[in-house]
Amino acid sequence: MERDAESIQTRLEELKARCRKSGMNVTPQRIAVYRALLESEEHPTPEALFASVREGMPSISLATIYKTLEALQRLGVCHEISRLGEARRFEANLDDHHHTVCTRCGRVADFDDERLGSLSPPPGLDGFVPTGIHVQVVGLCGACAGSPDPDDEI
Amino acid sequence: MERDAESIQTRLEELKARCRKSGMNVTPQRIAVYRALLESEEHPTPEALFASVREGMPSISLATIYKTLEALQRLGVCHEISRLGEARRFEANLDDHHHTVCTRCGRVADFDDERLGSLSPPPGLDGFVPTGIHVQVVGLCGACAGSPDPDDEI
DNA sequence: ATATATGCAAAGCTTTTGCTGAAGA
DNA sequence: TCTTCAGCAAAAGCTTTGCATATAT
Repeated sequence: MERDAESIQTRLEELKARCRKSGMNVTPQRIAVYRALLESEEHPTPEALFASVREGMPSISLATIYKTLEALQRLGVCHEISRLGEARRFEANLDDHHHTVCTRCGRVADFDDERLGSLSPPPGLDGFVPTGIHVQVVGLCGACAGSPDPDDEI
Repeated sequence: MERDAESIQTRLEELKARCRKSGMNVTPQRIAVYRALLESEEHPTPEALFASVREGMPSISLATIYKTLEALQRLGVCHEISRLGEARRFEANLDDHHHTVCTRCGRVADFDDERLGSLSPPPGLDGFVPTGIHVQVVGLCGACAGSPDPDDEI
């Protein structure tokens, strides 16, 4: 996502700082995975990161990729893009509508909003032909917002 | 999603009609899974549907749930809510932005749009405390829009 | 030194597949 | 009857976990 070497360097320093602040080690693997993520335009999968990091570090394992991605998320320097909670979910409501997703309990609820309902695809998508728009409002559901327990972000 | 018996009945008739039109059998399992989906407010997972359908049909198998969900999607009476393509994907760009998702090849790309960028959470979410909004524009990417091959929808 | 992390292999899940008997049209 | 489907069990992913060794601080 960051093209130029300079800003990548800045991000890597940030990673190191956060590791130190959290009492986590700065390891070549963490640097390499984060760099690969920074350099990619592809929103890579764990497998793709594995392939790319392995080029410069043939000894790295897939398990380390998974553990490192978890660590990077804990450090707040990357995140997984939407899976709408943990599991696959289905619905029979095919009308245009949107979803709220609780980042703590995973509950998904429908909502409608006239502003969102009438959203049209943005222009300038570089050849992309839109067929629909889904909006996800993430946050805490009523039940979870009312109770303690600190661990969020999808 | 449909509360009253009447509209559920209508939907079930619609299912039967579509099965016949597609040369697919109308089976008790398909009826039961679709009914469970219609009656649920939970955006159920395959496992949850299995549990719920099994109450009235103890012999049903999990494999049938999966096959039936696939069939129902093919028939256009239900869909899976967003997994943003097939696989888990990560990114290091934590700035507010949104994604396009190609329903054919699964490619995910970023986009920004001032209208969407400034979206505020809708009111009236019944106690839900929003922390962010993600917009997914689904459709065909430039490459896929240019080529043949008929099988879409995420 | 001491705590933390890596790599490997094994285990755990979820999802898919092949096959045979059963059921729908 | 003839095709399609359900159920079972096995296979095939993908992800996590346990543990011994190696590394960071």
